[in-house]
Amino acid sequence: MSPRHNDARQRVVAATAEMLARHGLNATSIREMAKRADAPLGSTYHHFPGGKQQVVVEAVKFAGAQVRARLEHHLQAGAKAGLAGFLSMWRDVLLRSDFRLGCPVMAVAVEEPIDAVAEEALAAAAAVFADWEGLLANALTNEGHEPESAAKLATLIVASVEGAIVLCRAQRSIAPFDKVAERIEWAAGL
Amino acid sequence: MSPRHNDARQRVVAATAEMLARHGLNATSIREMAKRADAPLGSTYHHFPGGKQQVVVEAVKFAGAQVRARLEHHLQAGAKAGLAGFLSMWRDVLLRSDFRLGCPVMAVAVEEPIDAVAEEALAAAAAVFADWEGLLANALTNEGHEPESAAKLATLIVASVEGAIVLCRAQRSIAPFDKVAERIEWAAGL
DNA sequence: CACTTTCTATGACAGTTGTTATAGAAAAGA
DNA sequence: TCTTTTCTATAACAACTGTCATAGAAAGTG
Repeated sequence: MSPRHNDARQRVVAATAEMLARHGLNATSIREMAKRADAPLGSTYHHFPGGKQQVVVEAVKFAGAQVRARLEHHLQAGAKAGLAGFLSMWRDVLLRSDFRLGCPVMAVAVEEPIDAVAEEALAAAAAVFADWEGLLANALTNEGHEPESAAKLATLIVASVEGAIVLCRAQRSIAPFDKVAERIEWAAGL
Repeated sequence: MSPRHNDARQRVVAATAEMLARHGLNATSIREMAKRADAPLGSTYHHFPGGKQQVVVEAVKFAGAQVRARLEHHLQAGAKAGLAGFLSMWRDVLLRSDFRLGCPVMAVAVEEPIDAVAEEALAAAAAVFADWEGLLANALTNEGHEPESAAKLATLIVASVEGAIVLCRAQRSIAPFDKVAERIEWAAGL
Protein backbone atom coordinates (compact mmCIF):
# COMPACT_ATOMS: atom_id res chain seq x y z
CA MET A 1 0.00 0.00 0.00
CA SER A 2 1.12 3.53 -0.60
CA PRO A 3 2.05 5.39 2.56
CA ARG A 4 -0.80 5.39 4.97
CA HIS A 5 -2.34 8.67 5.95
CA ASN A 6 0.32 10.05 8.24
CA ASP A 7 -0.20 13.31 10.06
CA ALA A 8 3.43 13.93 10.83
CA ARG A 9 4.38 13.52 7.21
CA GLN A 10 1.88 16.09 6.04
CA ARG A 11 2.83 18.45 8.81
CA VAL A 12 6.42 18.36 7.61
CA VAL A 13 5.34 19.32 4.12
CA ALA A 14 3.25 22.21 5.39
CA ALA A 15 6.00 23.42 7.71
CA THR A 16 8.45 23.28 4.86
CA ALA A 17 6.20 25.40 2.68
CA GLU A 18 6.06 28.03 5.38
CA MET A 19 9.80 27.95 5.93
CA LEU A 20 10.37 28.36 2.21
CA ALA A 21 8.04 31.34 2.14
CA ARG A 22 9.76 32.99 5.06
CA HIS A 23 13.41 32.01 5.04
CA GLY A 24 14.03 30.76 1.54
CA LEU A 25 15.30 27.48 0.20
CA ASN A 26 18.79 27.40 1.64
CA ALA A 27 17.74 28.40 5.14
CA THR A 28 15.16 25.63 5.19
CA SER A 29 16.91 22.75 6.89
CA ILE A 30 15.59 19.30 7.51
CA ARG A 31 16.18 19.60 11.23
CA GLU A 32 14.18 22.81 11.48
CA MET A 33 11.42 21.44 9.27
CA ALA A 34 10.91 18.53 11.61
CA LYS A 35 11.12 20.67 14.71
CA ARG A 36 8.51 23.14 13.49
CA ALA A 37 6.24 20.32 12.40
CA ASP A 38 6.56 18.61 15.78
CA ALA A 39 7.61 15.61 13.76
CA PRO A 40 10.33 13.10 14.58
CA LEU A 41 13.53 13.93 12.83
CA GLY A 42 14.51 10.29 12.77
CA SER A 43 11.82 9.38 10.30
CA THR A 44 12.39 12.12 7.81
CA TYR A 45 14.35 9.96 5.44
CA HIS A 46 11.85 7.19 5.89
CA HIS A 47 8.97 9.32 4.64
CA PHE A 48 11.11 11.22 2.16
CA PRO A 49 13.76 8.91 0.74
CA GLY A 50 14.63 11.59 -1.79
CA GLY A 51 15.87 13.83 1.00
CA LYS A 52 15.45 17.57 1.09
CA GLN A 53 14.76 17.72 -2.64
CA GLN A 54 11.68 15.59 -2.24
CA VAL A 55 10.33 17.52 0.71
CA VAL A 56 10.80 20.78 -1.12
CA VAL A 57 9.11 19.47 -4.25
CA GLU A 58 6.16 18.26 -2.24
CA ALA A 59 5.96 21.54 -0.36
CA VAL A 60 5.87 23.47 -3.61
CA LYS A 61 3.17 21.24 -5.01
CA PHE A 62 1.24 21.45 -1.76
CA ALA A 63 1.33 25.24 -1.70
CA GLY A 64 0.45 25.32 -5.37
CA ALA A 65 -2.56 23.09 -4.89
CA GLN A 66 -3.74 25.10 -1.93
CA VAL A 67 -3.71 28.32 -3.91
CA ARG A 68 -5.30 26.58 -6.86
CA ALA A 69 -8.20 25.33 -4.78
CA ARG A 70 -8.97 28.75 -3.43
CA LEU A 71 -8.52 30.36 -6.82
CA GLU A 72 -10.88 27.85 -8.42
CA HIS A 73 -13.44 28.59 -5.76
CA HIS A 74 -13.33 32.32 -6.34
CA LEU A 75 -13.41 31.85 -10.11
CA GLN A 76 -16.84 30.26 -9.86
CA ALA A 77 -18.15 33.79 -9.42
CA GLY A 78 -16.43 34.94 -12.60
CA ALA A 79 -13.01 36.10 -13.70
CA LYS A 80 -13.24 39.43 -11.98
CA ALA A 81 -14.14 37.85 -8.66
CA GLY A 82 -11.44 35.26 -9.16
CA LEU A 83 -8.83 37.94 -9.67
CA ALA A 84 -10.07 39.79 -6.60
CA GLY A 85 -9.87 36.59 -4.59
CA PHE A 86 -6.38 35.83 -5.83
CA LEU A 87 -5.26 39.31 -4.85
CA SER A 88 -6.85 39.34 -1.41
CA MET A 89 -5.40 35.92 -0.74
CA TRP A 90 -1.84 37.14 -1.08
CA ARG A 91 -2.66 40.41 0.58
CA ASP A 92 -3.77 38.49 3.63
CA VAL A 93 -0.60 36.41 3.69
CA LEU A 94 1.45 39.59 3.82
CA LEU A 95 -0.67 41.33 6.41
CA ARG A 96 -1.10 38.36 8.72
CA SER A 97 2.64 37.66 8.75
CA ASP A 98 3.63 41.29 9.15
CA PHE A 99 5.29 41.08 5.73
CA ARG A 100 7.51 38.19 6.70
CA LEU A 101 5.87 35.48 4.62
CA GLY A 102 6.22 35.42 0.88
CA CYS A 103 5.62 32.79 -1.76
CA PRO A 104 7.23 29.36 -1.32
CA VAL A 105 7.10 28.72 -5.04
CA MET A 106 9.13 31.81 -5.72
CA ALA A 107 11.70 30.75 -3.11
CA VAL A 108 12.81 27.67 -5.03
CA ALA A 109 12.88 29.58 -8.30
CA VAL A 110 15.39 32.21 -7.17
CA GLU A 111 17.93 30.15 -5.23
CA GLU A 112 20.11 27.95 -7.33
CA PRO A 113 22.21 25.67 -5.13
CA ILE A 114 25.95 26.25 -5.25
CA ASP A 115 27.02 22.85 -6.49
CA ALA A 116 24.17 21.74 -8.71
CA VAL A 117 20.83 22.84 -10.04
CA ALA A 118 17.67 21.58 -8.40
CA GLU A 119 15.97 20.69 -11.64
CA GLU A 120 13.09 18.83 -10.12
CA ALA A 121 12.16 21.56 -7.68
CA LEU A 122 12.48 24.18 -10.38
CA ALA A 123 10.20 22.18 -12.65
CA ALA A 124 7.63 21.90 -9.86
CA ALA A 125 7.71 25.66 -9.39
CA ALA A 126 7.30 26.25 -13.10
CA ALA A 127 4.33 23.90 -13.18
CA VAL A 128 2.65 25.69 -10.31
CA PHE A 129 3.06 29.08 -11.90
CA ALA A 130 1.77 27.74 -15.20
CA ASP A 131 -1.18 26.21 -13.39
CA TRP A 132 -2.22 29.49 -11.83
CA GLU A 133 -1.75 31.32 -15.11
CA GLY A 134 -3.82 28.74 -16.92
CA LEU A 135 -6.71 29.04 -14.52
CA LEU A 136 -6.75 32.81 -14.80
CA ALA A 137 -6.31 32.81 -18.55
CA ASN A 138 -9.11 30.34 -19.01
CA ALA A 139 -11.50 32.41 -16.94
CA LEU A 140 -10.57 35.57 -18.79
CA THR A 141 -11.14 33.85 -22.10
CA ASN A 142 -14.57 32.74 -21.00
CA GLU A 143 -15.25 36.35 -20.15
CA GLY A 144 -14.68 37.46 -23.70
CA HIS A 145 -10.96 38.14 -23.90
CA GLU A 146 -9.04 36.89 -26.87
CA PRO A 147 -7.16 33.74 -25.85
CA GLU A 148 -3.67 35.13 -26.41
CA SER A 149 -4.55 38.41 -24.82
CA ALA A 150 -5.99 36.55 -21.85
CA ALA A 151 -2.81 34.50 -21.52
CA LYS A 152 -0.67 37.61 -21.51
CA LEU A 153 -2.87 39.25 -18.93
CA ALA A 154 -2.79 36.16 -16.75
CA THR A 155 1.00 36.11 -16.85
CA LEU A 156 1.07 39.78 -15.97
CA ILE A 157 -1.22 39.12 -13.02
CA VAL A 158 0.91 36.34 -11.58
CA ALA A 159 4.16 38.19 -12.23
CA SER A 160 3.02 41.46 -10.74
CA VAL A 161 1.59 39.78 -7.66
CA GLU A 162 4.83 37.89 -7.08
CA GLY A 163 6.78 41.08 -7.61
CA ALA A 164 4.48 43.05 -5.35
CA ILE A 165 5.10 40.51 -2.61
CA VAL A 166 8.82 41.20 -2.91
CA LEU A 167 8.34 44.96 -2.74
CA CYS A 168 6.06 44.70 0.27
CA ARG A 169 8.48 42.49 2.15
CA ALA A 170 11.35 44.86 1.48
CA GLN A 171 9.34 47.91 2.44
CA ARG A 172 7.33 46.25 5.21
CA SER A 173 4.23 47.94 3.84
CA ILE A 174 1.14 46.89 1.95
CA ALA A 175 1.26 50.02 -0.20
CA PRO A 176 3.06 48.47 -3.19
CA PHE A 177 0.60 45.63 -3.29
CA ASP A 178 -2.41 47.92 -3.28
CA LYS A 179 -0.97 50.09 -6.00
CA VAL A 180 -0.30 47.08 -8.17
CA ALA A 181 -3.68 45.53 -7.42
CA GLU A 182 -5.54 48.64 -8.44
CA ARG A 183 -3.70 48.91 -11.72
CA ILE A 184 -4.12 45.23 -12.44
CA GLU A 185 -7.83 45.18 -11.76
CA TRP A 186 -8.18 48.18 -13.97
CA ALA A 187 -6.25 46.49 -16.75
CA ALA A 188 -8.35 43.36 -16.40
CA GLY A 189 -11.54 45.37 -16.62
CA LEU A 190 -10.78 46.15 -20.23
CA MET B 1 41.36 59.00 4.59
CA SER B 2 38.51 56.81 3.62
CA PRO B 3 39.59 53.45 2.23
CA ARG B 4 41.87 53.93 -0.71
CA HIS B 5 40.71 52.82 -4.09
CA ASN B 6 41.08 49.06 -3.76
CA ASP B 7 40.33 46.79 -6.65
CA ALA B 8 39.93 43.67 -4.60
CA ARG B 9 37.42 45.30 -2.33
CA GLN B 10 35.22 46.41 -5.18
CA ARG B 11 35.52 43.05 -6.86
CA VAL B 12 34.18 41.39 -3.74
CA VAL B 13 31.16 43.65 -3.78
CA ALA B 14 30.48 42.90 -7.42
CA ALA B 15 30.96 39.18 -6.96
CA THR B 16 28.59 39.25 -4.02
CA ALA B 17 25.92 40.97 -6.08
CA GLU B 18 26.19 38.24 -8.67
CA MET B 19 26.08 35.49 -6.08
CA LEU B 20 23.00 37.05 -4.54
CA ALA B 21 21.31 37.19 -7.91
CA ARG B 22 22.10 33.58 -8.67
CA HIS B 23 22.20 31.65 -5.42
CA GLY B 24 20.36 33.84 -2.98
CA LEU B 25 21.36 35.37 0.33
CA ASN B 26 21.96 32.27 2.42
CA ALA B 27 24.01 30.48 -0.22
CA THR B 28 26.27 33.49 -0.55
CA SER B 29 29.19 32.75 1.75
CA ILE B 30 32.14 34.94 2.51
CA ARG B 31 34.57 32.28 1.39
CA GLU B 32 32.89 31.92 -2.00
CA MET B 33 32.60 35.67 -2.41
CA ALA B 34 36.33 36.06 -2.00
CA LYS B 35 37.13 33.12 -4.21
CA ARG B 36 34.99 34.35 -7.08
CA ALA B 37 36.40 37.83 -6.75
CA ASP B 38 39.96 36.50 -6.77
CA ALA B 39 40.32 38.41 -3.57
CA PRO B 40 42.20 37.35 -0.47
CA LEU B 41 39.89 35.83 2.08
CA GLY B 42 42.15 36.98 4.87
CA SER B 43 41.35 40.62 4.34
CA THR B 44 37.61 40.35 4.14
CA TYR B 45 37.02 41.48 7.68
CA HIS B 46 39.55 44.19 7.23
CA HIS B 47 37.65 45.78 4.36
CA PHE B 48 34.27 44.87 5.78
CA PRO B 49 34.36 45.07 9.56
CA GLY B 50 30.61 44.64 9.62
CA GLY B 51 30.97 41.14 8.23
CA LYS B 52 28.60 39.57 5.78
CA GLN B 53 25.87 42.07 6.54
CA GLN B 54 28.02 44.91 5.35
CA VAL B 55 29.11 43.18 2.16
CA VAL B 56 25.52 42.34 1.33
CA VAL B 57 24.34 45.87 1.99
CA GLU B 58 27.07 47.26 -0.24
CA ALA B 59 26.30 44.73 -2.94
CA VAL B 60 22.64 45.71 -2.93
CA LYS B 61 23.50 49.39 -3.12
CA PHE B 62 26.04 48.69 -5.85
CA ALA B 63 23.55 46.76 -7.96
CA GLY B 64 20.93 49.41 -7.32
CA ALA B 65 23.23 52.19 -8.43
CA GLN B 66 24.26 50.32 -11.53
CA VAL B 67 20.66 49.88 -12.62
CA ARG B 68 19.89 53.46 -11.72
CA ALA B 69 22.68 54.78 -13.89
CA ARG B 70 21.53 52.86 -16.91
CA LEU B 71 17.92 53.74 -16.27
CA GLU B 72 18.76 57.42 -15.98
CA HIS B 73 20.62 57.24 -19.25
CA HIS B 74 17.71 55.69 -21.09
CA LEU B 75 15.28 58.14 -19.52
CA GLN B 76 17.04 61.02 -21.22
CA ALA B 77 15.22 59.92 -24.36
CA GLY B 78 11.87 60.07 -22.61
CA ALA B 79 9.76 57.87 -20.37
CA LYS B 80 8.86 55.41 -23.08
CA ALA B 81 12.49 54.88 -24.03
CA GLY B 82 13.41 54.63 -20.37
CA LEU B 83 10.87 51.91 -19.82
CA ALA B 84 12.09 50.07 -22.89
CA GLY B 85 15.64 50.33 -21.64
CA PHE B 86 14.72 49.10 -18.19
CA LEU B 87 12.95 46.13 -19.72
CA SER B 88 15.69 45.19 -22.15
CA MET B 89 18.23 45.50 -19.37
CA TRP B 90 16.63 42.75 -17.33
CA ARG B 91 15.82 40.77 -20.42
CA ASP B 92 19.50 40.68 -21.24
CA VAL B 93 20.42 39.55 -17.75
CA LEU B 94 18.09 36.59 -18.10
CA LEU B 95 19.19 35.66 -21.60
CA ARG B 96 22.90 36.07 -21.06
CA SER B 97 22.81 33.91 -17.92
CA ASP B 98 20.56 31.28 -19.43
CA PHE B 99 17.93 32.23 -16.83
CA ARG B 100 20.23 31.62 -13.90
CA LEU B 101 20.73 35.19 -12.81
CA GLY B 102 17.97 37.14 -11.15
CA CYS B 103 17.86 40.31 -9.12
CA PRO B 104 20.23 40.65 -6.15
CA VAL B 105 17.94 43.18 -4.51
CA MET B 106 15.07 40.73 -4.53
CA ALA B 107 17.29 38.06 -2.99
CA VAL B 108 17.77 39.90 0.28
CA ALA B 109 14.09 40.80 0.45
CA VAL B 110 12.80 37.24 0.36
CA GLU B 111 15.21 35.45 2.71
CA GLU B 112 14.78 36.28 6.33
CA PRO B 113 17.62 34.73 8.36
CA ILE B 114 16.59 32.06 10.82
CA ASP B 115 17.81 33.71 13.98
CA ALA B 116 17.33 37.39 13.36
CA VAL B 117 16.14 39.81 10.75
CA ALA B 118 18.65 41.59 8.60
CA GLU B 119 17.08 44.98 9.02
CA GLU B 120 19.87 46.93 7.41
CA ALA B 121 19.98 44.80 4.28
CA LEU B 122 16.21 44.89 4.00
CA ALA B 123 16.21 48.65 4.29
CA ALA B 124 18.82 48.89 1.56
CA ALA B 125 16.68 46.74 -0.71
CA ALA B 126 13.62 48.85 -0.01
CA ALA B 127 15.56 52.00 -0.80
CA VAL B 128 16.75 50.60 -4.11
CA PHE B 129 13.26 49.61 -5.19
CA ALA B 130 11.92 53.00 -4.16
CA ASP B 131 14.71 54.64 -6.11
CA TRP B 132 13.84 52.86 -9.32
CA GLU B 133 10.16 53.55 -8.84
CA GLY B 134 10.85 57.20 -8.22
CA LEU B 135 12.86 57.56 -11.38
CA LEU B 136 10.17 55.95 -13.47
CA ALA B 137 7.34 57.81 -11.78
CA ASN B 138 9.05 61.11 -12.27
CA ALA B 139 9.60 60.49 -15.96
CA LEU B 140 6.00 59.41 -16.41
CA THR B 141 4.79 62.52 -14.65
CA ASN B 142 6.86 64.71 -16.94
CA GLU B 143 5.22 62.93 -19.83
CA GLY B 144 1.75 64.04 -18.77
CA HIS B 145 0.62 61.36 -16.35
CA GLU B 146 -1.03 62.40 -13.14
CA PRO B 147 1.51 62.09 -10.31
CA GLU B 148 -0.37 59.44 -8.34
CA SER B 149 -1.23 57.53 -11.46
CA ALA B 150 2.40 57.68 -12.51
CA ALA B 151 3.50 56.38 -9.12
CA LYS B 152 1.14 53.44 -9.34
CA LEU B 153 2.27 52.65 -12.82
CA ALA B 154 5.92 52.85 -11.78
CA THR B 155 5.30 50.41 -8.94
CA LEU B 156 3.50 48.08 -11.30
CA ILE B 157 6.45 48.21 -13.68
CA VAL B 158 9.04 47.34 -11.04
CA ALA B 159 6.83 44.67 -9.49
CA SER B 160 5.94 42.97 -12.72
CA VAL B 161 9.53 42.98 -13.94
CA GLU B 162 10.71 41.41 -10.69
CA GLY B 163 7.92 38.88 -10.89
CA ALA B 164 8.62 38.15 -14.53
CA ILE B 165 12.22 37.40 -13.62
CA VAL B 166 10.97 34.79 -11.18
CA LEU B 167 8.68 33.18 -13.74
CA CYS B 168 11.41 33.09 -16.37
CA ARG B 169 13.89 31.47 -14.01
CA ALA B 170 11.38 28.82 -13.03
CA GLN B 171 10.39 28.13 -16.60
CA ARG B 172 13.82 28.69 -18.13
CA SER B 173 12.18 30.70 -20.86
CA ILE B 174 11.95 34.34 -21.85
CA ALA B 175 8.29 33.97 -22.76
CA PRO B 176 6.84 35.24 -19.46
CA PHE B 177 9.02 38.30 -19.61
CA ASP B 178 7.98 39.17 -23.13
CA LYS B 179 4.32 38.73 -22.33
CA VAL B 180 4.62 40.98 -19.32
CA ALA B 181 6.71 43.53 -21.19
CA GLU B 182 4.19 43.84 -23.97
CA ARG B 183 1.31 44.39 -21.58
CA ILE B 184 3.29 46.85 -19.53
CA GLU B 185 4.38 48.93 -22.46
CA TRP B 186 0.84 48.99 -23.66
CA ALA B 187 -0.40 50.13 -20.26
CA ALA B 188 2.26 52.83 -20.13
CA GLY B 189 1.28 54.09 -23.54
CA LEU B 190 -2.01 55.28 -22.13
C1' DC C 1 66.93 54.08 6.77
C1' DA C 2 63.04 53.52 10.46
C1' DC C 3 58.15 53.77 11.28
C1' DT C 4 53.36 53.52 10.65
C1' DT C 5 49.47 52.19 8.24
C1' DT C 6 47.32 49.08 5.32
C1' DC C 7 46.63 44.63 3.89
C1' DT C 8 47.03 39.38 3.82
C1' DA C 9 47.88 34.34 5.27
C1' DT C 10 46.74 30.86 8.35
C1' DG C 11 44.40 28.49 11.61
C1' DA C 12 41.03 27.93 14.81
C1' DC C 13 36.26 28.21 17.22
C1' DA C 14 31.54 26.54 17.71
C1' DG C 15 27.73 25.76 15.17
C1' DT C 16 25.05 24.06 11.22
C1' DT C 17 24.26 21.54 6.90
C1' DG C 18 22.53 16.99 4.19
C1' DT C 19 22.93 12.39 4.66
C1' DT C 20 23.61 7.63 6.29
C1' DA C 21 23.91 3.59 9.43
C1' DT C 22 22.46 1.14 13.26
C1' DA C 23 19.47 -0.12 16.54
C1' DG C 24 15.18 -0.37 18.54
C1' DA C 25 10.18 0.78 19.27
C1' DA C 26 5.42 0.66 17.69
C1' DA C 27 1.90 -1.18 14.99
C1' DA C 28 -0.32 -4.24 12.00
C1' DG C 29 -1.41 -8.89 10.06
C1' DA C 30 -1.39 -13.86 10.66
C1' DT D 1 0.90 -15.37 19.99
C1' DC D 2 4.66 -14.70 16.35
C1' DT D 3 6.13 -12.13 12.40
C1' DT D 4 6.46 -8.61 9.35
C1' DT D 5 6.03 -3.98 8.22
C1' DT D 6 6.19 0.66 9.50
C1' DC D 7 8.17 4.09 12.07
C1' DT D 8 11.55 6.41 15.34
C1' DA D 9 15.80 7.57 18.29
C1' DT D 10 20.59 8.32 18.35
C1' DA D 11 24.95 8.99 16.76
C1' DA D 12 28.13 9.83 13.46
C1' DC D 13 30.31 11.60 8.92
C1' DA D 14 32.48 15.22 6.22
C1' DA D 15 31.71 19.53 4.66
C1' DC D 16 30.36 24.02 5.32
C1' DT D 17 28.95 28.43 7.87
C1' DG D 18 30.26 33.37 10.11
C1' DT D 19 33.59 35.12 12.87
C1' DC D 20 37.83 36.06 15.24
C1' DA D 21 42.91 36.15 16.71
C1' DT D 22 47.51 36.08 15.60
C1' DA D 23 51.12 36.69 12.85
C1' DG D 24 53.45 38.57 9.12
C1' DA D 25 53.94 40.80 4.58
C1' DA D 26 53.49 44.96 1.78
C1' DA D 27 53.22 49.64 1.05
C1' DG D 28 53.33 54.18 2.03
C1' DT D 29 55.51 58.21 4.92
C1' DG D 30 59.04 60.60 7.51
